[in-house]
Amino acid sequence: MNIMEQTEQQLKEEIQTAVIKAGLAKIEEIPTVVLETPKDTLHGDYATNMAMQLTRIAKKSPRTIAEQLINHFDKTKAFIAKIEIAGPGFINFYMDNSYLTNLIPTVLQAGESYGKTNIGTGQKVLVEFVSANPTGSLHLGHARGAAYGDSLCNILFAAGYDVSREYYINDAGNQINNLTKSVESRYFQALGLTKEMPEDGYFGQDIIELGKQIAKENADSFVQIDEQVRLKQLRSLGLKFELEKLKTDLDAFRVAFDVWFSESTLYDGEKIENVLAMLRENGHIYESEGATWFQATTFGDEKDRVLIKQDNSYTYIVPDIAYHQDKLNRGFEKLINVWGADHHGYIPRMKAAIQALGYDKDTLEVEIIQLVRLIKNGEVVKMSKRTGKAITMRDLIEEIGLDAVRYFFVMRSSDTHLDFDMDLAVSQSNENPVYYAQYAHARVCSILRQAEENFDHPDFSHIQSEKEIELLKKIGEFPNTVSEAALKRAPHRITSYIFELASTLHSFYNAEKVLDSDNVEKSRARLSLMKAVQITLKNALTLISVSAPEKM
RNA sequence: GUCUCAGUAGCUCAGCUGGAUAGAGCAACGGUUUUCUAAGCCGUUGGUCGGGAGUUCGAAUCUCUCCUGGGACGCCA
Repeated sequence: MNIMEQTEQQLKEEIQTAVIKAGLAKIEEIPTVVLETPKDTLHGDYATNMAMQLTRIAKKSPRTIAEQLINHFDKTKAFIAKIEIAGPGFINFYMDNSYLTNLIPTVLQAGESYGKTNIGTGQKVLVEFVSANPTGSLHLGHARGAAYGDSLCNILFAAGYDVSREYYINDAGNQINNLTKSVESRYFQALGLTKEMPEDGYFGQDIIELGKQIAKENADSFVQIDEQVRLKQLRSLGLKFELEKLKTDLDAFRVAFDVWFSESTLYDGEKIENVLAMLRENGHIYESEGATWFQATTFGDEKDRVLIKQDNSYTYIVPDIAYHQDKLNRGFEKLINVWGADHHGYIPRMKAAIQALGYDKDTLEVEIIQLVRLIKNGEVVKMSKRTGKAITMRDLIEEIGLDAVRYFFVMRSSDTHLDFDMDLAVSQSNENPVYYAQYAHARVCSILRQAEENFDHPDFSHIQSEKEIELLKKIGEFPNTVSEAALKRAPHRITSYIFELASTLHSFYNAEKVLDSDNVEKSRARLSLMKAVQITLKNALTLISVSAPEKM
């Protein structure tokens, strides 16, 4: 527990004690103590609404209750300087600054680990994200999902979860057959032969290039052999090519997965059969109209779902169920899937499946990433993977810059639509909020570079100004922000925090001077504060994989 | 039609388990550098929190209902 939490905890306990002492309520009647930080600093450092909450139990007016509470409050504890009643019955606490300056050595000592919390209690979490079909380039939507998923993992890890990043490779469905046929066609064409592209083929330039490359390396050796063998070979080459492309792109986006899970491996063992057998055993499967159905309605889905079609092949849901069973078998206690908005209708049946397998429905959590629309010249650009006209993730990085793209995509709550205005992002890249934060970091680093004296064991009594206190409070909020971002699966909480901390720093910077040869003691104290800001800012930026430059 | 996400300043969005006078950025306007990075800072203008009802000490936040927009509703994946 960090200093801020300790202080808050102590305050809460004192409030409870005061309620008892004043005889306003019995222990079991006391509502949860709510402690908040007022928006307006005139209302103190902390405030509680306890008096209002007690109105019904104590049957007195809030202000009367508040007065009785204050009379029974031990003001010598918890760094309290002053207590006041305000408004409808808020009790405002004004703190002694020393509780804040204790934060500086804490941060300096913690270094990179400042902000880490343990609310995750080591829970094993698997986060599956991106999982785009290996049949083309990653586009805008994938980029948003990648930025969100990766940042979320960083945040969960910082909050004490045992996180694993996973990519599910859909390498067993029709789209792979189309890819294979497309590669075959382009390969033949590269050799000057004709072979029609499949109707739903992949017409992108990259497949043409791949066809040429295969022709170059293998000449016509695939032409003569049996078609089935050829397709198998080309399938493997196509898949390898696509996966390498994905990994390269994701690497450039600072995203690395722990596990690349191949759908086709589900068929190798007996995972599919086993999961079907289990569902059958649990009585969630029935036969009708020549097909095999999963009784998803038992678990609140709007209709039952076909598992095995009339032609005896599986629907997509079968390997998906087997895959989730596999995740659970590997010991993960919580599965978080990051999906595009177009998949949201799929959530109930997957949750139903999880329950049919005998797990709680909340074991699976699905985070929906809303649509990204690309706006260029004031018009919505329709994207199509197959025509090759789409703006890829790679284009985005090159045109806008990696840091800005990563920041931009997690800046907003993932459940709101995002209009990505290319013209604006490119032309005003200097006004992108990421620079504001990075600039704050660079400024601090510049001061630290110029500091001549070391600042070990500073005298914190020199830290008194309003701007310094604001900075300290903001720094102190960081661990709590990390916890909340993790619990709410909301990386945008981190970008908001980054912006606020940067803003507080800029404001301080313009109001006060750090380096002052006439007052060495004060300089030393402020330098230690600057170091704490630098650490916090850098740690926060690292959570969303944005760099913290020392110079700009 | 059903489900789902959203509707907050001119634009893009925050708003934590309900709290005090609803906040930022951009845009507009006005200041600010003999001083550690002006990619900064300070100030002004700008609001029927989509409409209505309910819950209570108190609602942008919770409930219901209606309106508007995006998306999803296959023995495709």
